[in-house]
Amino acid sequence: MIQRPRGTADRLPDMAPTWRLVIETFQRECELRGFAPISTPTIERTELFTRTTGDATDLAQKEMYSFEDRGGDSLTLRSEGTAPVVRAYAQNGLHNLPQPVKLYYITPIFRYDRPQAGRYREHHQIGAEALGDPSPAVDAEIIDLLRSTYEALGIADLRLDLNSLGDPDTRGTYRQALVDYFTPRSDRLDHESRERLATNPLRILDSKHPAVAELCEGAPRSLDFLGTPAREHLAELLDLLNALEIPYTVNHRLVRGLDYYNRTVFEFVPPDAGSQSTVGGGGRYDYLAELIGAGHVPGVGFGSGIERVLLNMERGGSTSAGPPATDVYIAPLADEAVAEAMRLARQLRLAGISVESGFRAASPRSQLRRASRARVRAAMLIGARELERGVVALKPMNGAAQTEVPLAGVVRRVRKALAGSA
RNA sequence: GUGGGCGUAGCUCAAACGGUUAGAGCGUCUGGUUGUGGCCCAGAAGGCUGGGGGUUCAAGUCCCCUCGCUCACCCCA
Repeated sequence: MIQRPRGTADRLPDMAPTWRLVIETFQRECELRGFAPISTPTIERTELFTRTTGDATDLAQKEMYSFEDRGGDSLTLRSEGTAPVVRAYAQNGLHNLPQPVKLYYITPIFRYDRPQAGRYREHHQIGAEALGDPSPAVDAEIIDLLRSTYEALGIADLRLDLNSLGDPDTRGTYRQALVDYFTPRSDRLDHESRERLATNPLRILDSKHPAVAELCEGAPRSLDFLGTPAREHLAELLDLLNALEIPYTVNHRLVRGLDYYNRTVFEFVPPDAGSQSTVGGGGRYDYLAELIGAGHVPGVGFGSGIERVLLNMERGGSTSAGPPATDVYIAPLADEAVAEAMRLARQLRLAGISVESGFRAASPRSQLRRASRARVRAAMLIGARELERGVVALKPMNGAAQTEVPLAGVVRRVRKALAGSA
């Protein structure tokens, strides 16, 4: 049998309530802050991702779903949330709106990787970006938005890690300082880290290899290399977080996997950090727009994996349950009643009453069993006897007495019965 | 990309040493004499034992390959 592609998932109806809770909670938090929804294409030109995420990153090197379309263009399934939003901002002239432009999205993300707990080839992210304003207050707003969303979902125990990577003009010296530190000690680096020494020395810092991790404790810290503007930016941000009473930890080893970040980077991680620990993270990317040929557009944002949010909600036992009940199950008892049943269903639905159709004639016993299983609030039975007399049998499922209802007054009587059974 | 564990019904699991027709619970459908649900009882449907190859008189069981799931590395959300 043909099966779903590796690393993808079917989302069945029983998880819809929790999924919906996450999305609606996020939407509410966004709209409380004037963030507006945006959606961008599932496919983008491959260069959008390669030029922004960085050549040396794993994402660009081996995790993209890229293909050539029939016209010969190289396209890539969205591998990351931020670059497409920045592209859309530039392409649609959103710099003409009041700045910052505050946007949010809920979208699938595709990365070719080996599936694992909390890791999929298609996963979903909630994300937000604020474009066009370099103020540290915008960083704080973004962090507050994500933190508030988690809190509203009952996962307030995440740790906020924070760091500053400085600006491009100081990145080079910091990078060199790391090279100078690690090169004489490269015998203590693992194979991966040794390769990174040449390609992307910053990434050595978040290695989980025990010996490397120990070595990193003594490594130069990016905070010590910040230029004055970046240092002031960070100081203001920390003041704001303190004023908002948002606890944080400065983590000198936090660097993030995407190259476009500058200054602020942050991550939310669970207390008992497993391997797929990061629930959400982001940072500032003031130079990303220029990488795709747009003008200078400062920006800050985050992405958070919905599947990982769900994992953490389960951890705290805060997933909700119960599919919503339909109002009425309408049950034909004879073949001749099927048409009338469907006609009545339509009439009730026009009045805003939800109705599940029984479709096939069956015995009252079977029909009522199905009505029970469907967890409806009332069953409506139509058999030969009812057809003949122009009535239907209305039976509330809470044990109240069954009544006979003339077709003419069906909507009113059903409403009344539902009100009584609520 | 690397390494470990695991694949039997829709789900959770059985099936000594390889040995008749692969079972159970839950779920689904139907029935329990007149047209009435939940509990209970009965019956039915549902399996190429993930797929392919091999060993054997005989394979769910042993071997190889492959696909998938899973855990860790890696990476990230």
